[in-house]
Amino acid sequence: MNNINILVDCFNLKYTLECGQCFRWEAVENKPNTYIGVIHDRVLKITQEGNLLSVSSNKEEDLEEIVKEYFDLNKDYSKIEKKIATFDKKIATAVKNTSGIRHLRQDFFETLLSFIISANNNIPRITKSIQTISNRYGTKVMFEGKEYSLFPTKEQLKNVTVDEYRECGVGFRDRYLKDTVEDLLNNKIDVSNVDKLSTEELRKKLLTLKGVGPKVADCIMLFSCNKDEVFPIDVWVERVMSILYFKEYKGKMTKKDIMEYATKKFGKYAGIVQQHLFYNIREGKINLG
DNA sequence: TGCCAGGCCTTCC
DNA sequence: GGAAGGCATGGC
Repeated sequence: MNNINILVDCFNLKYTLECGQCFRWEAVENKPNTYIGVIHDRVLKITQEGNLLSVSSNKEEDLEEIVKEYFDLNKDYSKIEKKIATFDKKIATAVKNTSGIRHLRQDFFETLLSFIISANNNIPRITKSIQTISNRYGTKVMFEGKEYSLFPTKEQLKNVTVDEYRECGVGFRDRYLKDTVEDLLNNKIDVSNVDKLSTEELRKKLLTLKGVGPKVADCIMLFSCNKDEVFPIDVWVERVMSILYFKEYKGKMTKKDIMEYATKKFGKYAGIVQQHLFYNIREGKINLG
């Protein structure tokens, strides 16, 4: 067993893991602020007590480095939150409510498939489908006497059929997964290079994949590529934005209207604002008035 | 029973 | 280019 401690600032483990950006973490029963999750090539167990993270894993190699990158710990979120809070009182309240959300840097392939599955779906079922796919096709690892499954690689999914995806509970998204995995096996997108592309270049590439529209593309960029300026608009964000800023439109504004408003108002931190708004509205922290 | 869910694809105009 | 309809499935 390998244990490390990491000091953190402006970080809330619960908010970060439960705000809807990731699907493979589980709260440990009877242990407050403790979660077990599978990322990249290993299992992590993390506890937060104040500003201290205690991390254990089945794998020692590069543990601290991987945790710091995954949770984006080298970025000054305290500064970003202060900046965001100056946009207006509504945003200041939202950020105060959910301070410490960080944008994860998740595995690109896993995030891509996860958010294809997320389309017109709900979080419990998304979680279940991803778990089933991992259990069926991913590499098994042991941690604390229990077996876990890594998310499968594209090679491990090479021969999975449309019907087999359907059996994992993904519904009509089965063929999207099949097509997208095939495209990646043919190197339609160079996964090792995605971070180096500009937001526009990457979005354009993502939109060529089946099952990836504007919203899914933005989520992938926000939750695995650190593109903090994108502003994914789902039904929740559409709802909260219309309540906060478009009341007089009475539902007649389009997603394009919201997008233009948000990118202009929130600039390079639009994605971080978006995540606070999403979590606030979903958890009932914003008064729907 | 009917509606909703971190939307996208296809068809039609 | 934009609007409308279809789509699997489980929870409420």
